Amino acid sequence: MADSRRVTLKDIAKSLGVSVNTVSRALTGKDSVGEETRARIKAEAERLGYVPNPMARSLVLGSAMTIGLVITNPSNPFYARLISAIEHRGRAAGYSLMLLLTEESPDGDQNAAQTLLRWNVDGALVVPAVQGDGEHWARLSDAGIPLVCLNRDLADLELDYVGVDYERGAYEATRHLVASGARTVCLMEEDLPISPVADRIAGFRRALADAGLTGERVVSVPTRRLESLALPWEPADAYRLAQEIVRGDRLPDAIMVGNDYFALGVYRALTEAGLRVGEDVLVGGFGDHPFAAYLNPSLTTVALPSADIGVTAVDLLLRRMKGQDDHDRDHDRADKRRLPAELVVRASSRRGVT
Amino acid sequence: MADSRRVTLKDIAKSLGVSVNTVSRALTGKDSVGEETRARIKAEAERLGYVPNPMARSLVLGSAMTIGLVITNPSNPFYARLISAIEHRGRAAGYSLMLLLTEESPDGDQNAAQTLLRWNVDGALVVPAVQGDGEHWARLSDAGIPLVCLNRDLADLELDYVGVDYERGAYEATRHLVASGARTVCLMEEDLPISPVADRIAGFRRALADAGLTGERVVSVPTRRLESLALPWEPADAYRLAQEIVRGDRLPDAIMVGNDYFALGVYRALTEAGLRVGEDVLVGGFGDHPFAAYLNPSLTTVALPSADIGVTAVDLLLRRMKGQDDHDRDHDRADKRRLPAELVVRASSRRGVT
DNA sequence: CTGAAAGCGCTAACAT
DNA sequence: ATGTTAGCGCTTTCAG
Repeated sequence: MADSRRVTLKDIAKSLGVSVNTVSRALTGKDSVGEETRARIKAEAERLGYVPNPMARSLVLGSAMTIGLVITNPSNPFYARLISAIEHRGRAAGYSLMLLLTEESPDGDQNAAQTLLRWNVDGALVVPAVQGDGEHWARLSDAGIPLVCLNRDLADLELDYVGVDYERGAYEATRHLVASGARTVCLMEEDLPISPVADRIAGFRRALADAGLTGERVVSVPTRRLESLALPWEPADAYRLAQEIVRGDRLPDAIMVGNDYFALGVYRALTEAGLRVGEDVLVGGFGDHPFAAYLNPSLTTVALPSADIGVTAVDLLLRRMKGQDDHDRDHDRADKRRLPAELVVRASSRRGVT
Repeated sequence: MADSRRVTLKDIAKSLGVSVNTVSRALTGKDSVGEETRARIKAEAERLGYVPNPMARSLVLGSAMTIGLVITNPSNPFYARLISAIEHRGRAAGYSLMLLLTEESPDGDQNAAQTLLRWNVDGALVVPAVQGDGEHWARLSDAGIPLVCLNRDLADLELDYVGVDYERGAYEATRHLVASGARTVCLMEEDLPISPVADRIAGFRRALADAGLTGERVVSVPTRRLESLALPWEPADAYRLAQEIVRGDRLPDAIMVGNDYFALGVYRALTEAGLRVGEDVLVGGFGDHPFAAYLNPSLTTVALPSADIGVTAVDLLLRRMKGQDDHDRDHDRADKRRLPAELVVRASSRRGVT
């Protein structure tokens, strides 16, 4: 209802008997316009309820003041917080956010890249999907759209990256478990070829090596992320695998998991077997999800700087976007940053430390 | 690097010696164009790597094939899943998603409405922020942008709504607790004037009334959502309040909470007081968050149909958007739908039922 | 300081 | 079946 045609510059111009572009200049704050005229124009714009049309604007300016955000799946609290931080920071800088979800599918990934290109976004933040080589991201970047990878690094692609220092996080968590008395430590990681998993495994191994411990064990949890988005974070498989570990012949002193959700499965498997978490078997997680502190016993875990990552990534992207115009000092190498994660020690690993 | 100017219709036209318009028709699948010409044009478009410019397109067509999604905070797993479902369904229908986060602030809410208006989105799905009367949403709707409210109903605004039948969910959960032997039941709800909370309280009261029980108790958990987005879902306050309940003189037989996170706080308070969850005090939650099934004891809770809500809301919105053009049968009343929630009975409420 | 004209990329009339 | 013209709403020359 109501005449839903939007108010345009022309309407204001006509109503005031001035030219369209005087109105434009008045409203965009250009100087070359009389004080009094400007006041009249602003008043009329207000009265008519004028809102600028970004499409038209972007068509001529070439920039839509939009950044793309490509995420695999927001149900991971880590990504959810990332989204918050990014949206907030982006909006503060005047940018709107176009959200694309890939659900870990290579098609989704490709589509997202395509969509971002169509919309000619000013820049994009992307968590690359697991499959494929991410070459389309490189192409998008080459097409002149600044890109920053989030959380997952595409190491051989010379793309900016902001993520977590998972290697160090895993190293310290593992060292802590060892310091708490664990001699045999098992790591459960999702079976996904992405840098965070690889980095955590590396950190885990380094810690054990440093401690002179052999017989490390890495257990792969089959990922279900590729199947369904309904159940993206199921502790079920971790539970099953933990049961196998418990039933096996060499019960580890400690179990480290790549993800707090897995810890839930591990807790249950241990408890059902009559083992006490934090006593018989130590447990360490990753993510510091909201429930971690409230489990019984509370879960020792590595907190990820999600908000920092979001802010850092946006700022880096904005810098790249600006550097795009300044036709200088732009061709420096890819900027890869790993923000520190923080070990949060709780009851699930306290044996021996008091 | 590379000549980053985008390929346009004009480029193809020039390169082939035909008119811009023929190219447009060939590419958009209009019939009036020779088979052979079309083939040549398509090939050339492919070769040049042409991607259409939605800005230009939308400027003339009036539609940007974009829908807005306004959410208060994606860190709530319920909203995260909603986002997934909506993005998926929207993309399937060819729409891009513009994401706006309001963080429960009235300014954010207002800004979001403004931004959606500027972008002239084809429609919007919104979780209205708690404060304010939501009148700007009504205005946006009147301005000709179809709107569907998500999860929170603005009852007096004649806006479409898709949410959960919280009343019934709370009713059944409470009835279940009573059937499990609880005579005194306490409800902990977030202190927020939104329809889901009001509905759950109503359902809770009805169940107790039906059972002829008096002495119901509703405890308000002060919300922290308005303060910080860093800690949107803290069980801390629920924990504190549960402690007070435990220390009080009349320990309830059962505690019902409006949100699984609160249950975490309740679990801890009870456990620390030496009370057994599911034996001494029954506990029921809302949301069926991924951890619910893995708590010890596993949490009885009400599962919310998040994916259904997303799909239903998008479909409803698409219908409204279509009805927008057909200048008929559009002025029917607001469509308000409450999808059924499902009680999931687990160990935290099993006493007496075997 | 202001207006007139041109054009961003695309599509929808009207020609032909 | 194709080309020409016009225009979406806005900004940027270039005149006056």
